[in-house]
This record gives sequence, C-alpha cells and structure tokens, in this order.
Amino acid sequence: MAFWLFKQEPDCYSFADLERDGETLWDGVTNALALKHLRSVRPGDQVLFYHTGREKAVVGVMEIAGEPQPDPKQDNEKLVAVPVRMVKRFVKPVTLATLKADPLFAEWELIRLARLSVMPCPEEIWERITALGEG
DNA sequence: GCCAACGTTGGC
DNA sequence: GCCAACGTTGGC
Repeated sequence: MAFWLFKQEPDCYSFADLERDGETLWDGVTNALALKHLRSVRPGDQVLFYHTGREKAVVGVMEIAGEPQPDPKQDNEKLVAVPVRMVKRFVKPVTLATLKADPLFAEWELIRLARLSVMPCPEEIWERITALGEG
C-alpha cells in the first residue's frame, strides 16, 4: 500500500463534490510525470486531496478504488484515469503555508514542483500531515 | 493581475 | 536534436 497526493482546483472538483459523490473517476491528467505516477497507483493506496487556487491546503483523504484505466474522456491510450473514493475530511485543513514553514517538506514535490498534480507522498510526510489534519 | 517555473511546439 | 517562442499552472 502506497501514499500519494493529488491536486485539484476546487472550482473544478472539490472535496465536497467527492463527499457528495462518494466515488469518482480521477481524470484529465495530461502531464507526463503526473501520468507516470498515476499509472503506478493500486487499489487501496491512500491519497491526500489538495485544493489549489485560493485554498492551497490538504483538505482530506481518499483511497484508490480501482486499477488505472484509459481516460474515457480522452482519445489517447497513454492517458489514464483512476477511480477514487472518499475516506475522510480533515478536521483542520493543512495549508501550504504550514508545510512551507517546516523543513521536513522542503524536498517534497509539492514544494519543489509546484505544477505537478500527482505525486508520491513519503510515509513520514503522510504521518505528519494526517496528524495535523486530524487535529 | 502578475510572474516564475515549467512543459510543449515548431522552425531550422 | 536544439532551442526560441509560446502557453499553462499555480502561488503571490
């Protein structure tokens, strides 16, 4: 079982939308490195949901609900999408400012590669963020 | 609204 | 295959 972080602009699809839907297909990823990561996810993997834009915070946890599959909205076999399901909303969102203030996160892709939307999450970072988020 | 960082495209 | 120009993302 592995840990990941997925980013999304909440005006496009928010954690509240996932709470409403329960499960959704995470699609629309086109960046090569993000796709490489997305093809590596496995059912049961745990995923942090990060809101970009105004919020800039990790807002909750979801889990991979199925195998990566061709993105049904794209006419390109290289592009994949993956089913995800809601797990829990954080009591307290963990803001980017909080993460930037702690050197533990400085080398992580979330900080180093601002435009990457799918990335692995080292277990140490997972533990720290979920501890902060669960208050 | 601006800009830095990065990815993509297209001419050569 | 290189690189300049351009487009996009996301933080500020």
